[in-house]
This record gives sequence, C-alpha cells and structure tokens, in this order.
Amino acid sequence: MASHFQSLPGFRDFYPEECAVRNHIFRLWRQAAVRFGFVEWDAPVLEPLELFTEKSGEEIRRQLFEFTDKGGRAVSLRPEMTPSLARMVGAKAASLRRPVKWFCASENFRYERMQKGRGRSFYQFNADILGEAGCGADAEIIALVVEIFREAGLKAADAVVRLSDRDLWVDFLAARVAQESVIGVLSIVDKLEREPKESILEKLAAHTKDPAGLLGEIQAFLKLRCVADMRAFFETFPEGAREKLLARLVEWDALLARLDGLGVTDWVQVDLGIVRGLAYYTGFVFEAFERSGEGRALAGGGRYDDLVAKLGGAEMPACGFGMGDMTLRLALEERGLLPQFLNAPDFYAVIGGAAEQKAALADVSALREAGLRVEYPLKEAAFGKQFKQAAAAGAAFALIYGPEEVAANQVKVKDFTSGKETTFSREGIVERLLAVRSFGLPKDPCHGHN
RNA sequence: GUGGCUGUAGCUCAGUUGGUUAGAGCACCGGAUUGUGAUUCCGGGGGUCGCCGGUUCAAGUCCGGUUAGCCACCCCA
Repeated sequence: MASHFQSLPGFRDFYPEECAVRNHIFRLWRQAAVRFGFVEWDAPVLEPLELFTEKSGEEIRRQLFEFTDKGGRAVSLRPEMTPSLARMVGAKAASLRRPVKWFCASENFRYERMQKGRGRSFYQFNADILGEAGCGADAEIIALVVEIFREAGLKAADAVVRLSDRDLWVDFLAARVAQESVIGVLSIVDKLEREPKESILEKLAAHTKDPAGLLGEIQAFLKLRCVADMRAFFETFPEGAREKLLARLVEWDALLARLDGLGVTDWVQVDLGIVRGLAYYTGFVFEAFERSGEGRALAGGGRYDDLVAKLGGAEMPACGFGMGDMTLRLALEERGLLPQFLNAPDFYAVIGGAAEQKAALADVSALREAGLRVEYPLKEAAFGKQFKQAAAAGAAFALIYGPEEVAANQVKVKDFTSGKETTFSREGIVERLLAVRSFGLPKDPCHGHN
C-alpha cells in the first residue's frame, strides 16, 4: 500500500475507466427519461432522520448512515429518494402541472453488509409519475424501464419485467382470510420458495383454519400467466369477492393494451409471485430481472397512491420505479455491452519538432473548438514513441505534422484501424476531419498521396 | 446481525520440512528508436508479505486474535 488510507467499506473509488462506465449508465438513464418527457430533479444528500423513519419505521435505522449533527439534529444520508420526492411534490402539489413526470439519478447510502451488486453507496435512477391515478401512468413507467434496457443494448431475451398487482392480492386474500391477516399472509407468500412447506403451513395456520387449502389456492394463483387464466380462476369465486376481482381485471386489460401499444409486450410477463417490499404499494407492482444466468433484479417499482399524502401532506396518486447502477453494470458487462475506449480521443497529433509545433497546435485548437477530441504529446518525442502513445491512448486517427507536411501546408491522417494514410491540405482541415471522424478516410484515390 | 472462503508489487500469482538481501508475468517509466502504433530486446521504479501478538536461534511460512474483501443468509425502501 502506498498509502495507509483506504476508501470506506462499501464505497467505491472511480478511476477514469470506472467513471466512464458510470457516466455511460447515467447517459442511458437520462436520455431515455428525457425522451419520455420526464424532467430531472434532485434533493439534499442529508435529510432529517424522521423523513425516512416515517415511511419505513424505526427498523430501518439499522441500515441508515445516521448521526447527530453539530446542531443536535438527528440526520441521515438518504437511503432512497422517494421520501424527498413526496415532500417536494407535496409542498407544491396545488401548483404543479399534472401529470408530474420527474426522474433523478442519485447517490444513495445504506449501511449494509456488501455483496456482489450491492454496496453501501450506490447510484439509483428513479422515475415517477404523480397526479395520475389511471393505468396510463403505470404503462408509461414500465415502458421507460424497457426503453432503458433497449438503449443499453439488452434484448427481450435478456431481461423480463414481471408484472403483479397488490390490489389483486389483497382482494384475493380478503376472500379467504380476515382483513387484518392480509399483510401477514403476503409476507409468507414472499418466502414461499425459500422455506420448507411445513414451516409455511405452520405460519399460515395463524391466519386460517385450513392452511393446506389456502396454500393450494395461493399456488394456483401464482401459476396464472395471463388475464384469460386469471378470469377463469376468479369465475369460481363466491359472489361478492368475484365481482371485485373481475372488475380489477378490466384494469389489467387496459394496462396490457397500453403496453402492447408501446411495443413492450415481449418484455412483460404476468407473474403474481412479485410481492416483495409491498409495504406501501397500492396497485400494479413489477420487478425487472435478467432472464438467465444470475437472474439478478435490475429494477423494481409500482403504484403508491397513499405515500405522498403520508409524507408530503397532499393527496397525490403516484407510481414509479428505481434502478440501481451496480446490477445494471454487471448485466451489461457480462454481455459485452459496455462501450470500449470511452475516454479515447478522436485524433492524436504526431508533431515532428519545434518547427512544426505552431502549425500543429493551431490545428489542435481549431479542432477542439469544433468539438473533436484531440490529444498531442506534451513534450517532444520521437515519431515512433508518439505513434505508440497515440495507439495506447486509443486514438482513432493520427494527424502527422512532420517537416514535409507543414512545409507544404498539409497534414497526413492515419487511420489506426486500417493502417491507411491520406494527405489533406490544411485549408479547411476542420470540416475535412469532422467528415473523417464520421465516415472514415475518403476512398477516392485522388485524395491519396503515396 | 449469522456463517463459509480468502489477504505476498497497481493486477494475476509463485515462494520448498520455518533458514541469507522476497520472486515472475502483465502494467507503468526510461532506452535501443528524430518518419510510423498492439511484435522484439535492454534497463528502472514500485513490497512494513493486511494488522497486532505468540512459539522459535530464526516466521511470508506455524498458532491466536483482529481487520478488510468475496460468497451465501437476513434485508432490499
């Protein structure tokens, strides 16, 4: 170790290569959101502790970076953005034009034990639509998830959005257990795959006289994969519960029709097994997963119509999702979807010596002014060394300013991919090289020189 | 918060039953090389062997503790 200082556990140093990857992911997020008409917002990194405990309860303090500041205030680094969003939207609820479509790409902090794809500091993209109760907002949110995946280079074979419905679960369970047991049963359902059957039955017995029967119905419910099957399933339910459940399916039809119109049907799978973290969700919920391999969760979200009133003081239906940078990065990395040479220059000027320096630097400046990425050696060096440096920097082209070229008011351009060279007049060099960057060296041999 | 595995150069790792001044490849810097880049050759910098303690004439090596990382559980807003 050159230094005895290290970054804190779970926090990352971003060397240029890492930073380029991070910025690439930010770019994917921002561009997709902006195309969908979302606007970016942000909030303080440090917030009053109560803002977070109000939503999630005292238990989450274990996972907060919380402390008392010098003014004696209980504060915490933000573990998520939704409470801040609710506060900000709630404060201006009356004057915001609806629907409110906001996104942010924020650094968040959770005091957790680290593992693959999870640290104590991470970046998360959030997009929310507030003030629209209809499923059009849910569809827009889900389509944005898919748009980000597409923009990143993923295909429908790589990732899937599993769509579930908290309302449907509540109505389904209400027909089988007491109202106050619904939440408890949902948390049991969440662990269905991870716990032995005996343990599940034992827990269900606290909520029903017929745990085996209830488990059978839940398993049948979980197997439903389309609205037609759901409808057939509910037709057998007793009057009262049946009408409510069938009415909910009308919303499902409307949502799926919109998703079809938005062209994301291939990415969406009805899967009522998505019940995790349903504490404050009130309607459609979803999570995006990799289809194969690790099966990592890439994003998750849903409708939370009551949360803004609770935290922001104003009635405001809402839905949204979050997507972390770490799992997305791993998914893209494994598929070779991270661009190479994100920091590479377009052109590297190879400069003969002091006599050629003035002409070369003048062109470098003009090219940079035009928006091209141009580098050159900061000290005099042999031609061979300069070419090595140009290649090591990942430059697409070398611009050669030797005595011959400069004397003739020319510059030789070398394409590092093909190894071919073409000589241009320095007159109008900016326009020529803008074209070279976009289309490569001209094929017309009359430009050539050999 | 619980359990398993692992810490030797920036990276990947070697290092004999404990035995002189701890090595290699890659990477980096310089040179061969003042007109052409992923090849080649030569040289250089860089290590308190994670940390603390113990056993021993002697510890990178053995023992104990600790810390960090990885993986799984818990959790996932």
